[in-house]
Order: sequence, then C-alpha cells, then structure tokens
Amino acid sequence: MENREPVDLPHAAQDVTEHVGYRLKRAHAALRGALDQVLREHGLTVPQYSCLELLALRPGLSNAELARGAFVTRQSMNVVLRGLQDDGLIARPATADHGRARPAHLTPEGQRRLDAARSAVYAVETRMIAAVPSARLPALLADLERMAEALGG
Amino acid sequence: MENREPVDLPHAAQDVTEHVGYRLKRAHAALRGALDQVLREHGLTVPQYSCLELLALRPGLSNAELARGAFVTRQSMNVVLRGLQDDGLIARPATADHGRARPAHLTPEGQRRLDAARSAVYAVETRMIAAVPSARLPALLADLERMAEALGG
DNA sequence: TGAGGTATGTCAAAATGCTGACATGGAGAA
DNA sequence: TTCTCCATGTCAGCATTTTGACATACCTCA
Repeated sequence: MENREPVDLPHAAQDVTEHVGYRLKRAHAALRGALDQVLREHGLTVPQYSCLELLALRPGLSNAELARGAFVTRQSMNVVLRGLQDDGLIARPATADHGRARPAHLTPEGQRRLDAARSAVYAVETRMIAAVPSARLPALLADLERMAEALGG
Repeated sequence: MENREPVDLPHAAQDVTEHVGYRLKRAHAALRGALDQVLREHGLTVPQYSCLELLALRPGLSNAELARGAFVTRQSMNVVLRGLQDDGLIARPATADHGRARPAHLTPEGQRRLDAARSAVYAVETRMIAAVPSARLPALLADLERMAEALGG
C-alpha cells in the first residue's frame, strides 16, 4: 500500500537506521552523552549549561524566553533557574519592574563557571566537527536549521 | 585566553546558536515534538514506536539490545516493553531458553499498530527531508553518522 | 573443577520533564 | 474605563528516565 514516489523518498532508505530521523536521534544522543560526561566535572548539567550560555549571549532573558531557547517548558526551566540561583551562578530581581518577567543575569561566579565549562564543551564540539569534511559544515548547519524550521521548531 | 586556531573552529561561529551542537539540539527537539504529536493519535509514544520499529527490523531482540538501539538505558526500555506487552503489541517468552535474555516479538496487533503509525511518522520524515536539497541528503546522513561515531555514540 | 569477567534482567530511589491548572500583569478593542 | 485576550510565573500531580545496586547466567581460562 505504499506509493513509491522518488520525490517523497529519494534516498531509498533500506531500513530505519538509514532514516534522517534515526541518524538525528543517534547523533543527538551521542552529543548529549558526551556533554553529560564532561559537564559533570564542572558540576553542571546540560540544561544548566545551556541556560548559562544563553544568558551570556543575551543577558536579561526571562524564564519563558530561556525555556524557548533551551527547548524545554517554562516549568522545567524554572527548576533549572532556581538551582542556578541557589548556587549563586545567576541573579534575578525579587520583583519585576515591568511585567511579571524577571530578567536573569550571570553573576561573576556564574561567568567563571561558564568559562571553565565552555572549554570542555568546545572540545567536544571540536571533536564532533572534526568528523565531517570542513567544506560541508556550512551546508550541514543550514540543513539542520531548515529541517527544524520545516517541523515548526 | 582563547587559542584561535582555524583548524579547531573553521566555521567561525558568531554565537552559540550557530554551533553544530545547538542546531542538532534544535532539530532534534523539533522532530521529537512533531513525532509526539502525530504518534499520540495512534496511542504510542516515541520510545514505544522506536521499540516496535526495531523489533520489525530485527525480531527477537532482547531488552538490552533494544535499549542500545533506542539510545536509552535497559531500565527505561524495560518499562517500555512492559507497557507494550500489557497492550498486547509485543510478546516475550516467560522464560529464557539460553541466557537471561528473552527475545521479544511483534504480535499481529503490534504489527498493525506499527503499520498505522508508520505512515504518520514517514509523513513527518518526508516533511523534514523536503526542507533540504535532495542532492545534499546522502552527505547529511553520512555526516550525522560520522559525528555520532566520533563522540562514541 | 572452580574463579574471574562480562552481560543481562530487575528492583528501589532520585532526578528530571511534562501536562494541567490558576493567578497576575500588560496591551488593545469596545 | 472596562472587557477581552495573551504572555508570564508558579503550583501540584503524574510520567518518564536515570543512577545505583544486586542476583543470575554464560563464557573463558587456569
């Protein structure tokens, strides 16, 4: 009952392991595992690191904005933020001056921890990048972006 | 304190959102969300579907083998298997004839559910693939594979 | 025969994430 | 102004997943 149209499945996958989805899942799992491992030495989890990195890029982000940036729910990010705040890595005003959103900022200690962890994370990224021909990297980045967009990510 | 070596970071990322890791995470999150949505209509979760697909490809896989194939722990896959078994979608012998591993198989009902869900999943995959130039697809698959391997996935 | 190593299945506990729900604050239309 | 709509922060409950641990079964080697 399959309509074999070369337009739909031009890659002619033999089985599931050759599907883009499976490969994507596999690569993501490998990355997640590698990051978990190196970040543990810095006392950070992947969501925590993501949060710090986002705040370094754009200080003052709210909980909801951070959640969208890290691809988790507001509730999950809220837990992460509480943890980071308890550890003194980020700071949020006790009261919001405009809406309900309270802008978060890295503390000096948070910046130090991020800097330390960053080198470890970048080493993983470098290891990953080294596996693909450097000429293809820009296309790879573009394709990942397009796929995410096509699925409403 | 950064050593700028073009060999290490040849893509000259401006910020985190241009890193391969971030894009990978984003694409994976988008895929996961899309799959969650379409699979819910078939009464399946993503891990459950993954498990069924693996069993269709290679019947008789054990719990531990399925766990490795789906990139989760044995414990997690065990929960998934129990659920599928309770729903009558898979069957496992009550006792192992060789080691401790009990080979799992799809039931006719499991095969039907898989067939039904597959079309929905493939539609998502097609939507994702359509976003990337078809000439680049083989390279994309290869690069994802290489990256996963490089990180010990 | 027995010891050591490896792989598996399973239990218990904790961490993590999500869904549902509700109250608050702000912007815009009636 | 008042009403409506939307985004945000937060609480509670539930589901999922992981970590840690242990017992069992097989294999290999002495």
